[in-house]
Amino acid sequence: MIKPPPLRRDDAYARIRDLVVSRAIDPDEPLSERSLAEALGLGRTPVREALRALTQDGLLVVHPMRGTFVRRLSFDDLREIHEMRLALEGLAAFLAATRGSTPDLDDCVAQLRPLVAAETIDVDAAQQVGWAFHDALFRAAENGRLTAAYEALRAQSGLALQTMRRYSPDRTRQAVREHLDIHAAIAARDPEAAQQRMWRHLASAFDARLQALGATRPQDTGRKGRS
Amino acid sequence: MIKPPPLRRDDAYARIRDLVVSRAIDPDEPLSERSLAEALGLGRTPVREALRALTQDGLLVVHPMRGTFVRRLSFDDLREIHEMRLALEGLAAFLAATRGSTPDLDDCVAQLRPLVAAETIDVDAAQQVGWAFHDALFRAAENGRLTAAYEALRAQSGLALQTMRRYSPDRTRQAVREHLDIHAAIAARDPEAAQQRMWRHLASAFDARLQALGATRPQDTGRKGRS
DNA sequence: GACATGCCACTGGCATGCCAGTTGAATGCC
DNA sequence: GGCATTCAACTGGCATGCCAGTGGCATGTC
Repeated sequence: MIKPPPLRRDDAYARIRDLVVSRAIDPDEPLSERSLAEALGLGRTPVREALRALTQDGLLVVHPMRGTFVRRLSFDDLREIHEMRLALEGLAAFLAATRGSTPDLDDCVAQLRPLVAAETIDVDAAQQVGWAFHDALFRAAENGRLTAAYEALRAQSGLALQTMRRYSPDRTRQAVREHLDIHAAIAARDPEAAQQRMWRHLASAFDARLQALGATRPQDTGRKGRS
Repeated sequence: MIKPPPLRRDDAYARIRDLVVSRAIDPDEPLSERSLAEALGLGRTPVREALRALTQDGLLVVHPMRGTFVRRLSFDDLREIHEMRLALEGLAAFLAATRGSTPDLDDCVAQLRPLVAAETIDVDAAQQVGWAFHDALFRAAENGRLTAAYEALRAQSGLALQTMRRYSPDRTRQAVREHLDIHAAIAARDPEAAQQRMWRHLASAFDARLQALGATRPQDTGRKGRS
């Protein structure tokens, strides 16, 4: 077997992506091919291709003849992303349930159970395992396109401020319970139930986020015009 | 308002995409940047970017250091695509049902009804209106990301031979009935029913295709290795 | 001081030249 | 004749130079 040489393009992609999702870049200043190239020690070509890919991934927007900027998510974008998560994670739960549980999923459950039983829940740990659960779910669904779409979506929602927000202990406890319920349906090989529980889980998570947004909510989370 | 100048990149993208989906290109010969550039009367850069975008869209695969080829779909690819359609079209039906029917959808229904009533069904017309129905559905769902994902999927499934296959009159009639059922659920604003009917519709369409594939079915529809 | 004007530094779009790696065919050796 | 070897014609990866369009700032005018 031969090994493909590392591509500068991929390097650029990963590094710029990190810059973007870590909010190290002001959405108001353009990501210039030239300055990025210089900063990363590369030529313009790989940087340019990375920027294109990130644009296609929905992380950047280009204003023709002005520059490329990190995308600002409008409230409508948040709605769209939430709806897409329903589709993708719902299907993942459904498919996983048709195939039954996996060691990965069982692991997550084994970590979740003591958390919900504890008197005061460890919010950070629960959140971490929560992500692991979702990832394991997609692995269990055995659909590469589905997983790829999910990851692209995750990257996008990383642009929204409140994603980083920590849950309240109450909400956390509820989320853990919801995860356990979903897993039960998967282990029981009940696809419809798994999907429905996932939808409910996502809906309550979305509600919690909107509430956390609170007074910050309304319109000007982003620009109004169509891209 | 200013108008953005036409980009050669987009031109190249559209033209190469047409070449690919129209099967004008042998999957065994590489799409060379240089020869395409010459054929299209462009430089390598826009062609290169178009090829990258098509790769990201899943229409092409690159074999490192060997070339870029039109993707061959394995049976597993077909399964993945079918499952994704469940997710996306199911959600579209669900969302459309939360918002109620639209003039577009009503139009389609008005065209479908006489078809199913006729003694001998016009297969081509039914198929045409069928596509229009699905498109109208996504418009009614009002989710740009969802629509984009659907269109990308559609383009991919265009690579599969049997997609072009015409349905039998029986299957056609059934498909039309299924469309009408879905619309009824949407008009009645019953999202769950709309989604479920869509799933059933897609499942039977998939089955019909597999059957049409018949003896051709099994393994070597594509290459085995991971990309 | 306020406003119009023109220039300049910036943006991305694109062509092109060079390089490294792969492949297959022609060639030379046994 | 069969096999190993070399070489030439491809592939994409990347750097870079030039161009057209934009926007903001500095300057000149009233």
